[in-house]
Amino acid sequence: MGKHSDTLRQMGRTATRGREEILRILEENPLPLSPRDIRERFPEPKPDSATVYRNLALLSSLGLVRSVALHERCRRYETTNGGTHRHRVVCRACGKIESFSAMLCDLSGIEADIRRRFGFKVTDHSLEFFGDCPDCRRKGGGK
Amino acid sequence: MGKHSDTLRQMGRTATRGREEILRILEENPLPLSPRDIRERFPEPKPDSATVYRNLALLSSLGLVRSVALHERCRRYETTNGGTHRHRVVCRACGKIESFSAMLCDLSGIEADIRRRFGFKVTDHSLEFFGDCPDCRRKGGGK
DNA sequence: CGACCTCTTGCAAATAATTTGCGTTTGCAA
DNA sequence: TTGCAAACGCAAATTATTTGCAAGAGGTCG
Repeated sequence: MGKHSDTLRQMGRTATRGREEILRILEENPLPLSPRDIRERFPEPKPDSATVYRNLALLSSLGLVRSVALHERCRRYETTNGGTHRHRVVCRACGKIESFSAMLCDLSGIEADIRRRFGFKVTDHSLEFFGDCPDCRRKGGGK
Repeated sequence: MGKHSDTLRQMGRTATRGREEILRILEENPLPLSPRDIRERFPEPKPDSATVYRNLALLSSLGLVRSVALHERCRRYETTNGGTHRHRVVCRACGKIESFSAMLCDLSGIEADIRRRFGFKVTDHSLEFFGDCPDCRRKGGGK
């Protein structure tokens, strides 16, 4: 009967253990997780991974979670947490990910331009940064 | 002996048909292509897909191509074309992709902030927009 | 509370993307 | 041209993701 069950029921969906756990796990994690990561963090008994995928697809279509693309082999997911919007910095060398909230990203000008030029109504965007983290820069001899 | 062979040799790598074709194919295409798309566009005889993957990895490590993450099941690639930097708009409904060059994206402020807060030296970023294209908006009844 | 119907799940198998081992071929420098 | 390291093709192994189906859980109504 947690807040997640309520949210799900209000959206006309069945509240199940799997869905609640996914939302809880993603909320507790500052970094986006892969389906595999999510399953690993489930308390026993762990659900089948097909279930994790199906639930991620559902939660995603409800707008409760979203996928984050970090140019890896697999997708990662994070909660939308009511619209708070985050970005990442990924280290090219070691893969470390930092996450920060996007107070600064004002892309409304670009979005308006896209509307004008292509007729696309932009509803969301994805912005990730890649570079070298302090540790790798020190070791790697980079400046 | 094309310009691509030269580029590759100057970087100390063997110039092979596979690599030259990939660069040519990507240059001719305004939209980022998946490894499969790339292979399909090869003139006969088509290379094995393992070769395509290996070459994309190599070209990518040389900075001649880069991967673009559009939240799909597979990666896509584009040429870096000497630093020109592009962004996309992807339609949530039909998957149509528009590409535009990034005259407007000034993220240097954010990048400086990242440097200050996390110590990451940002070398690149990835910015994609998602929304509804004109056709889908018309059909879908959205406004 | 129990019947009942629907939506979910587990399981197994099918797809699909990507990677790897290995013997053969090719690019290219001497 | 010759020789060798770097690429390639091919086949098989991994890994990610999806799907079909029968059994099980969630929610509603009497």
